[in-house]
Formats: sequence, structure tokens, C-alpha cells
Amino acid sequence: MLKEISLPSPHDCSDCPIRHRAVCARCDADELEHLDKIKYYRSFEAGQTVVWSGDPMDFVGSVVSGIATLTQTMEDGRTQMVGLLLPSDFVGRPGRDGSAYDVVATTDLVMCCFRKKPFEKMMLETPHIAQRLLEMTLDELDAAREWMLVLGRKTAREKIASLLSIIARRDATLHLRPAQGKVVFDLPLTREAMADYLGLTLETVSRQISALKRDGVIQLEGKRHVTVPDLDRLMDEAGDDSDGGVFA
Amino acid sequence: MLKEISLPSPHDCSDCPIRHRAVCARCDADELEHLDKIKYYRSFEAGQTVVWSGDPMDFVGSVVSGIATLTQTMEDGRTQMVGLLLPSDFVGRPGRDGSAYDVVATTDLVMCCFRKKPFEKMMLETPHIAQRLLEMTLDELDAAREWMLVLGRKTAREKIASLLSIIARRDATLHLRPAQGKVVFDLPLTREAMADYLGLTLETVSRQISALKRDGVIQLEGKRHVTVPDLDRLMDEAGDDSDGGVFA
DNA sequence: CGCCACATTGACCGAGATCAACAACTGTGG
DNA sequence: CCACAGTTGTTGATCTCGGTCAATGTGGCG
Repeated sequence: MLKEISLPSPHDCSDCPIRHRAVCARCDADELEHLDKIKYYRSFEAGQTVVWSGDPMDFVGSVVSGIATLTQTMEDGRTQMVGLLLPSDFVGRPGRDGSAYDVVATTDLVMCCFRKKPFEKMMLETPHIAQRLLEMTLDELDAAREWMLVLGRKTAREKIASLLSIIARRDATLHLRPAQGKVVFDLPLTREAMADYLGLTLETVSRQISALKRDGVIQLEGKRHVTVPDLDRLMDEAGDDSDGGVFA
Repeated sequence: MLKEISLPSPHDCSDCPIRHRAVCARCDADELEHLDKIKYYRSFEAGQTVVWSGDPMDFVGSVVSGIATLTQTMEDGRTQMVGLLLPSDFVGRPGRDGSAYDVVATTDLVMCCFRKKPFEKMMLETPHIAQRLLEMTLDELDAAREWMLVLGRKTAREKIASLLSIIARRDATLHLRPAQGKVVFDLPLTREAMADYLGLTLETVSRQISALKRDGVIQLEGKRHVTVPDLDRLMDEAGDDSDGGVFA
């Protein structure tokens, strides 16, 4: 079944929900106008593949709404998620033809795309864009390294707790609620996607979620709706260095 | 015992061995002269810690020679290496006060350091530096994501083979030898460091290296000197997508 | 209703961790 | 020169966490 996805009418950057966080965050009015000329919107429905690994990619862009994943797959089918793309995150690599990863929409997704060639040209002329992209890339590198610790050294229970606390914290900041005490959110990932993120099997994910529920660390309503009564407790289970947030 | 480390006399960038690969790769003569004013060299001996995680860092810089590691440690002592720094690699994050990781010299090490504040100022004024740093950061992000697949989904044997083939290929390109057929190199890491890199115990590392030796995939002379009779065979064992190098 | 995708739970197994002994090498001091 | 201690690496015995295989549950939609 193909849902009819309404292409969002091109709207002004000034009321863009990711205006202040995306790659264009530092651009002034002139620069936005320039960007406007090379941008277009694309929508994807949940489950659709945005780009296949190895395929040429003639655009780069930002996630406006929804969630996408970056995954790598070995010949025998083992797959590892290597990135979780949330609104304002950047997709694609300037200066490279193809995607190194599969990019898949896990929810309905809207992207603000820039034609690659003009974007690359603009990057050379517009320090504001290159600077912001560098900052975002450094943040992603930090996140990737944090994840390497999760993958390499944490137990299954700690891995699940780590993922939940990341989602909980992101959700809290997104909705401008305090990232402590009680947090409520919906899981944006299937058990299988969580397993691919964590280097586990989906059965282990299921078991550990059940265990955390049994132990009162989380409450579940249905399969996706999660209540965390005490975020500190959850972060404790994640084995994270107590002082949650690294540096500003 | 403290070895006497001779501080290398400040030398001209023009005969710097990493001139064409480091963060200064795209700089012209003027820019190099400017960099020269804020740079200084530091030497470390094998085993010394360059920066502790969380400590303030008043410089950024490039590895000139030797090898350093980036590691994260949990309270209970579990550690995960999150970066392997080879000559020309960049250390430190502009715009951040402290290091998020421990940086440790695993061999004798020489670094070309830039005072942070002036470097940050220069980055804003010198697109060549910001551009090159962006490129290098994107490369590191790709490497980190490649490593996430290794950590999350590969077997112990595949992990060892992956690490060996990475070192072999780097060594081959460094010495401008073809990255195929027979390759010979010295392991720059202890078994424990390899374990920390791969999310294994040092015993498992030792066992798998012995197994690869038994199976003729590698030959060992002493504990560190490795001969790879057939790099393709090794890469096969690593389970890597056959077409070794992703994109250019 | 029955189908299908997603999730849970159980029984069993094996790769890798853990605990422990030992070997090889290096530098130290008598 | 040898005895030694310290570091690094190897190998063996055993245990355990998480993977594998399989049955069962659940909720949405035709």
C-alpha cells in the first residue's frame, strides 16, 4: 500500500522548525536566499529507503521531520546501524559521489535537500555553512565514539538502558522539559532496529526491555510507549559516567 | 627511568613530513608563516599520557611521528579505544575546553601543537584550515562508523583480521608499496591495546592471533613483527566487503 | 474472521570472558 | 655472570552471557 504523501509546499526558511539547529543555522538573510534557490523538499514514508549504499547521490540535505537511520550491511546480511538521524541532522557528504551507507526512513520523513554541486560551490564561498557543518560533524564524531564504548564494552542491559536514556534525553530537550525525574516518550524504532543499533539480536533486546520493566526501571504501555519514572535510575543502569553531559 | 627526549628543534614547515596530509595541507606560504607563529613542538615517550579525559586542553595539534590512542574509560575500569592517531592526524577539538578522551602515546611521539585561542581565531579567518579540518573530520567519522560495524557485528577472528588489515594497508600506503600480495609490518600496539580497540579481552586477542598464525593467514616473528603472505586472504578473513576501498 | 508484521518467552548452545598457570623477554643489582 | 623481578604474551579449564532455534502472543487491517 502506498500512502499518499503530500509534498510540503516550499515554505520560507524563516518559519522552518530546524532553522536554528541545521547546517544553515548561522546563515544570514542573504545566504538563506541563496540556499533557497538550490533547495527542494522531499518526503518519504516509513520504511522507504532514501539512498542505497554505493548509489550515487546528487544531493545533500537536512532532516526536517521524522527519523532516518544510517546502516551498514555485510554480504552475509549482518547489519549495524551507524547513525540515527533526527530533525536538523545532516545527510550526505560534500565532495563524495556515493553514499557509504543505506539511509532508511523509519518514520514518515521530510527532508530539505540541496543540489550537491551548487551546495559544494556555496560551501567554498560561505564560511557560515562550512563552519556549522564542521561543528555538526565534530558532534557526530563524538556521538559515534560514545557509541563505540556502548558497542564494545557494555552489557546487553546497559546497552538498552543507554539507548533509552539517549532517546529520553533527546525527547526531553526537544520538548523543553527538564531531563530528569519522570520522562515519557514513544520509541521511534522497532526491536529489530534497536538490535541493529546495539549490536544485539532482537530477542535479547526484547528480553532486556522486559527485565527493565520487571525491575521497575521503565514502564511500558503497548510496545512503544515508554514511561521512565526516574531518569537518573535509568542512566545509572546505562553505566554512564555519572555527570551525564560531557562538555558544552 | 626517564629517557631523555630531545625536543626537536623547530623546523621549517617546508620539510615537515606531514606537510601535505595534516590540517595545514592546503595552506599557502603566508598561512604557514602565520601558523608558525603559534606553533610549538612537544615530545612524549611511549606510555606517557598526553591529556587526561576531562582535563582542560590549551592546545590542538597534529601527530608528527609516532602513534597515540584515544580511549574512554568507565568507572569500573572497562576501557574502549575510540581512535588511533597516526602521523598527520589531528588532536583536540576547536571550540571546546577539555578533552573528552584520554590521549596516550603508545610509542614515542612528536606533536606539532598550536595554541588553541590563536588557532581558533585563525580558523575563522583562514578557510583553507577549516576546509581541511572538515575533510579530515568527515574521514574520521567514516572510520568510526566502519569501526562500529567491527565492534557490533564481527566475530573475534574477524575483528583481529580487520585490525591487522587496516594496519597492513596503512603501512603499505605509507611506504608507497602496493597494498596487495605480501605485506610486512610491526604491530604498534600491545595485545591489551588491541583488545581495547576491538572490544575483546587480551586473552582472546592472543588466541585469535595464534589461530590466524596456525592457519597460515599471518606469520609471526617475535611478538610484534608480522608477515602477511596474502593481503587478500587476510581481508577475506576480516569479512570486509570484497571491494576494499569504499569511495575516493 | 484470518492474515501478517511485530513482539515475547522458553530451551539449548557456543563464542568469548574469566581465572589461573606458565613462558619469554628486559632491565637491575649483587 | 647469574638470580630476580616486572612486564608482556601464551595457553588451558571452566563458566556465562547472549545467540540461535522455535513456539506462542498481540494488535492492526483487509
